Amino acid sequence: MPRKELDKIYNPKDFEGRIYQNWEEKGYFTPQIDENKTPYTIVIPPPNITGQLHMGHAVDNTLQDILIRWRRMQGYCTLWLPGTDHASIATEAKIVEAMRKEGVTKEDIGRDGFLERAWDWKKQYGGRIVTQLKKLGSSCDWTRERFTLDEGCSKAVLEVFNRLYEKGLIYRGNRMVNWCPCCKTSISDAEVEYTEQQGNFWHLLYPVKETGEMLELATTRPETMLGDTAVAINAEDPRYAHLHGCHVILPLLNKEIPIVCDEHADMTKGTGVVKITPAHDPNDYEVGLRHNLPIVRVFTYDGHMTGAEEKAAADELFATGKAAANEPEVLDCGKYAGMTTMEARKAIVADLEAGGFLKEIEPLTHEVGTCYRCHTTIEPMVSKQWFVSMKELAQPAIEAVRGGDIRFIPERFSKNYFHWMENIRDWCISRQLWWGHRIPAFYCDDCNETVVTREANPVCPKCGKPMRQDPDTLDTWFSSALWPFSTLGWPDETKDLDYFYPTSTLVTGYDIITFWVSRMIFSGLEYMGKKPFSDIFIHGLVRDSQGRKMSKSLGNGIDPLQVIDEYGADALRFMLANGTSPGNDMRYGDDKVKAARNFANKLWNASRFILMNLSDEIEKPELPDELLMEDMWLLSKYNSVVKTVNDNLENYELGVASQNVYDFIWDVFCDWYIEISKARLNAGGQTALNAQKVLVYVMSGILRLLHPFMPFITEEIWQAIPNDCETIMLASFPAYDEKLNFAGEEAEFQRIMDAIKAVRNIRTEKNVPPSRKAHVYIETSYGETFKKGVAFFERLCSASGVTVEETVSIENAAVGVTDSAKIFLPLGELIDREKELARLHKEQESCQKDIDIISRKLGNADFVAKAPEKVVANEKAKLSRAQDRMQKILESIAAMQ
RNA sequence: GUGGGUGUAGCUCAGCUGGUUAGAGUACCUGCUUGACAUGCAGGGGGUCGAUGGUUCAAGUCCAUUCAUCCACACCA
Repeated sequence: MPRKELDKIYNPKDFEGRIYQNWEEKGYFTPQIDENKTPYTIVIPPPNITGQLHMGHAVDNTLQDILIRWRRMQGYCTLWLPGTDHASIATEAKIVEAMRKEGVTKEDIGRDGFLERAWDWKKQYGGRIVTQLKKLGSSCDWTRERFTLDEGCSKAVLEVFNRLYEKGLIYRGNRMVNWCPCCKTSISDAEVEYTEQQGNFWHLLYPVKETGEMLELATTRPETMLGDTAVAINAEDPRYAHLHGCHVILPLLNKEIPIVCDEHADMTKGTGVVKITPAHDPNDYEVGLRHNLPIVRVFTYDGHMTGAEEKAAADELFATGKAAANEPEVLDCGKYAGMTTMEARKAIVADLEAGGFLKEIEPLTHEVGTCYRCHTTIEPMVSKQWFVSMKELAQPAIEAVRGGDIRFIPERFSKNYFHWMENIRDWCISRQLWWGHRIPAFYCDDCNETVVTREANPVCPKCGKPMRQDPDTLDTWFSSALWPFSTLGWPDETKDLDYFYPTSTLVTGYDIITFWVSRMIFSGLEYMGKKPFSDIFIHGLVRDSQGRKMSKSLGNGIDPLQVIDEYGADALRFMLANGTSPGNDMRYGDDKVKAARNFANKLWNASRFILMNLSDEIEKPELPDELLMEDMWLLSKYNSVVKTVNDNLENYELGVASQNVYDFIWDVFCDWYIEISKARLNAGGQTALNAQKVLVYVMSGILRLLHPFMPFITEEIWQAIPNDCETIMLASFPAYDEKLNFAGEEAEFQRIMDAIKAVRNIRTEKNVPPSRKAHVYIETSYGETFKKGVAFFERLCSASGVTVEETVSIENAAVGVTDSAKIFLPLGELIDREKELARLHKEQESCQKDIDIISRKLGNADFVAKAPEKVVANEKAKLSRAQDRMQKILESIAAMQ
């Protein structure tokens, strides 16, 4: 098979695109279902079709790809199922914005026209993020790509809605919801973000009808006062005991409203008096229910004060008996009608002041709920919406995590999860949007009948008339919650579903646990009867180099595509995986990518070196029959790194695993083995051939170890060196092999390394340039070991020759001491007897310190008695080595005097 | 208010269930154009592991207290 040549310069742009295309064309990403294999499945957290690849996607998908590639190479039948999310609210907002620029509104073009535009938009931009994911190297099975609004997913949504409704777990009713006046839709509790804002406490005075006194109370939202239907005090409050059963006259409206006693009024806060606006405050709503207070709405759904028109519409409902439970009345706000809530606030405060009802204004900062999409302040509103009853669904979902059937990595995130699930409130799932799954509920305008059905055009079961479908759509997360099984074919019983479900690992950021993870868990358990995944691997955020969140408003976002363009996808991926720990945030730094690129370059050049010295006889990676000490040292080291890497990947310690590979490649393989192999390669013959075989064998292993992290460069090199598989993607991932365990040779070679380092030390200290060679005399009882390493000294520390003896006596030489040898470096005029002695004394001192520390430990009876044998034995071995060294130091000193 | 994270070399961060004299990258200093690589090689300086106390033969690692910083959830009339 003709091998590829490697360019002199590592230039990822030359091959990353080509390699990806080839992988995809060959179908390597698509698993062949095999009952004899174990499946390993990841479903992608579907990116929004509105999205562009950002660093958050880059980490998320890099981590998934590492896991998938590793498992695929291990022989699992792996499926990484990709897809995108329709992102109802975000997409609709973008399209509305684009239309606004053309001067068109939703109402102008109607529902069908709007949806047509939306699908066009999806067609145009929906594929963008997919292309970008490919640049990253994501080995997704694109033949199974899904979309949350495609036919299959829609079928799943329809099925789930019907089942829950039939079970009584979905209901419709007037409830307090979070209303976004900008998006003009309700949103769920999870979608509210709290931000700190400057505001005021307006201290108002309400006159008491019975006593004529003024009751002081404070509010942050004076414009809601028109909707007040009571004032609450605490029953225990002595200040107001005389007011039980009394009334206040609501200023401006001159309306009599009761004073009620309720636990919500906190005696310790402010004056202990609270105004109650059931239609526009969640707490007040509860108070209202407890005391059966009227609910009076004063805001329109687009952020204005209500007027005669709105009032008439509401009155009509009551008049025709169509008002549901808790249907709010509507106030005609008169002179305030039509104002925005902010305008009304100003006008109302002015009028209150004029009437003597305003006592004071106290500035304060407080947390205000905002919409997580558009950051508009949320207006709590009583509104008729669809809800999922959560308590019953949450219970098994809590159990699954508590019992360990599903686990969070790191484990601490389960606490967030429990907290959320245990305090969960019903989920508001209807959205006043058009882009999304339309709610399969139908109403009969004639007889007020409601039907939830799988049919598209039902007729009223009561009067046989055609029905009107609910205009609302479902929360985006409703379909995301079904993602792990809707994408595999559910509700149909498909082979994929049977084989790949439950999925193995979910990889996602901690910011999305409540939105998505928790909902997938209860959904999987409820509809599939099986958990959606076993492991939840949580990662942190990528921040900028100063530790700030990357955001559009700050303009500090780093575009992953630009990074890929400059340094290559491998460098970006490695940077994102290396030096991170699960669940923790990380900082992006250009220097980090550069370091990763340099590492790729190192590997590139090591491969070029091997190729330059490769004979045609070597057809595939295979060890020679005869191994030398240094070969065994390398293989033994390699074998242990294989084990650590696998262990760390198993534990989701991807950062540590990548570091393991990095260290081995750079330090062990390149800096030591390749250097020492040069002598043999130059010598030619059998020994050179054997060295080549070891180089190729270990290189082949290294590439496979690194492939999950750096898929492109490893494939490019794989195609250039002798290999045993048409693609590295499908080659076997290295596994620990007892036969490669050479502890003895590892220790032997370590002695030589120590000696070489000692020589290098002396030479640097004396500023001897490499061009000035010196003979190295080694006094050691490990003669055999050192004789095998003679050539290494010449290559690695500028030795002109090496003499190995049991005893050496050289005048005028620098002396270095290791555990196993004394090294003499006769450097003629550079040697100053006094300085040499001083250096030896310094070594003696530090060696003595070691001995003292260890002796103290071993002299401690408790230590010897209580510490594990292994630890004690280790200390003893250390002591004996230090003592050997000390003896050699003392001998050397004596010899000099 | 409740829960959680982080605090280790100038900077960015590793350090798993406690067990060598605490590591890496980067920055810094010194010296190297020996044909894989200057995106490199060799050598070096630099940390009382936020503070205090405790458990233990042994603490960066476990416990308590405390300081700093960040986050989540809740509340704020």
